[in-house]
Amino acid sequence: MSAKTVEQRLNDYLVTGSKAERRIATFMLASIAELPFDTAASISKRIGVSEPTVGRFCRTLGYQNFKALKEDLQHDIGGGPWLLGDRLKEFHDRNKTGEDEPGRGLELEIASLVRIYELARTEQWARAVKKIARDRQVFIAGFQTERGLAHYFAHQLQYLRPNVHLVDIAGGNFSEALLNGEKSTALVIFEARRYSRLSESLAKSAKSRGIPLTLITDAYCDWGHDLADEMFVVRTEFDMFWDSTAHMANLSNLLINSVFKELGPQVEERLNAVTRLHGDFIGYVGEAARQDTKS
Amino acid sequence: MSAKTVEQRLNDYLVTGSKAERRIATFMLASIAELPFDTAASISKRIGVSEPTVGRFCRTLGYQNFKALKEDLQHDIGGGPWLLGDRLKEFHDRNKTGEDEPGRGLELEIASLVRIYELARTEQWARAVKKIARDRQVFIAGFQTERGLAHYFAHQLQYLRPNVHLVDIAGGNFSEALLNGEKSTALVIFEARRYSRLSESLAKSAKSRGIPLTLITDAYCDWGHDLADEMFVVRTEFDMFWDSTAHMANLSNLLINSVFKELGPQVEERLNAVTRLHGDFIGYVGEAARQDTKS
DNA sequence: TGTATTTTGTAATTTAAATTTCAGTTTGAC
DNA sequence: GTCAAACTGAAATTTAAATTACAAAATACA
Repeated sequence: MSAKTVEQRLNDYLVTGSKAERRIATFMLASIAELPFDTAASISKRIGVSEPTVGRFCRTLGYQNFKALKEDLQHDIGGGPWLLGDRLKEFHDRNKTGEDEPGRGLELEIASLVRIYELARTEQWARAVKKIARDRQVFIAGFQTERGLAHYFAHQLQYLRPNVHLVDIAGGNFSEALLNGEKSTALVIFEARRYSRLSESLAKSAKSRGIPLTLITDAYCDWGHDLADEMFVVRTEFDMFWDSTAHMANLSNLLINSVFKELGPQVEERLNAVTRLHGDFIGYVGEAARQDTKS
Repeated sequence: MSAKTVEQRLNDYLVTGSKAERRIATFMLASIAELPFDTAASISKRIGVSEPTVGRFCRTLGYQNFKALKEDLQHDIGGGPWLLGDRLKEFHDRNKTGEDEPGRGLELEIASLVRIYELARTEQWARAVKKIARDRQVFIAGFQTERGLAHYFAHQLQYLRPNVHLVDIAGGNFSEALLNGEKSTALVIFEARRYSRLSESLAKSAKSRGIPLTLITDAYCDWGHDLADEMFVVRTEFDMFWDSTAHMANLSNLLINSVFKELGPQVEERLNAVTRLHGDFIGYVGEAARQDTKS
């Protein structure tokens, strides 16, 4: 259904449409950013056409109604697909034509990525990066499904700095792991709704010990604000049969990248040392484990 | 009416509010850019509170209802771009003007996602899904950095079907793990350049035993084509200081979703059983670990 | 100009969203 | 532990939004 963006469709009707259609199209284009706050009724009143006409116009554009138009607007990346251009559009089309459709998901994932990159510019991001880069000890935690993500993050961080620990529940009481007497300790937790309670209790015991917490979670975590110093909320709903925490991995890597930048060139030495060490035991394919440092 | 912005008001209730209020506030803050497209009802459903509670909360904040809150949002978001298309554009532009520079990476990541969704429609994807869903035994492997990803994938797959094993190198020779006499065995490997040699040798020994291999890797894997039955290549270069394999997690979840669809509704029973089991041991937060099955 | 076609608005209907009432539950003070 | 106050959800009601049916107006064009 949707080869074109809302904007493009509207443009088509600026010329070819009937009088009322042109009026509606003009108005919508002029205030496209406010459309989500409007209704078919509010628009019709403002520009002096009847409400059904607005509805009909939306249908002419290919939407079921004004609400459907708004939804499309929500995921519309606009004139944006600069570098992916036709590939994305083509994909978008093919799947909106309705055959099978794992396509709404893609739009949602893109929106989530944008959000993550926005987070990376916040003040709290900078704060978290500084801690993760500089604090003497860093503990990483994640339970159930998120354990893999914690492991992934920890492993990469270990290339950049020493004293990175993956928190383990094995002992039954992980808080002891944190009770290491160090003043300068940071804790990072990967957490998602509906999974375990462990995260919350770990967070509590961290707070009681004065250990600052960076929490990576979803939009359903209602205890995070009390306990976390920084809280990064990623999207988890991508039109899949259950929530996906995969974007925590995307955030992770962006975070790792920021930590790298924070540490600066001095980190290279460690990077090489760790790479060599792994190589001794496991057998690398030969090249360095990293690319040339561009940043 | 607006001494404070919506955001500020919400922040006030993150800590002081009641449980439902905190939940609502958390959610609204996390998805403030999508709020205009929501209704009180849609929000209440997603976060598991009743519709009237959302309405009441808006009133507590000083608005007549959710709609009034949205209107205020329209005003105090004011300057900044909030439509997805505009936000993307902002990144693109800022990146061009060159001030600070995390912007190119976003475009690359989006392109990579598009590619992954394209992969999901290929014939080899369907083949891999069928095997992962139906074969008697499934082994998942990943070493070094990719071990976390393998763990992540395996853990989720375990919700959907039995006999999922994370391949462990601990014994020194994992091929024994695969030597289980089963005819119907599948192997999935997460692999990235420059890390370990283990993947290749595991793949070889799988091939010699006639075990089909699904390989998730980067563009630099030169042995995959010979040894893998299906090979999914994800992008790893996102303008970061080293390659990121995070998109393997995105692919993972799409794969899991496909497996779910392949298995059909019959899988629900297992899903609930596993969820309950985890709950018994660890203590879930109460709700089911999954959403309603839409697909 | 007259007629067929398209476009549009009015009023009634249907559908969706928000609100009220009230009863059950939780929370916190004692 | 007990009780009052505050909080929350289910069901019913009200209100707002969108759609339909149909008639009036505008337009195209012979």
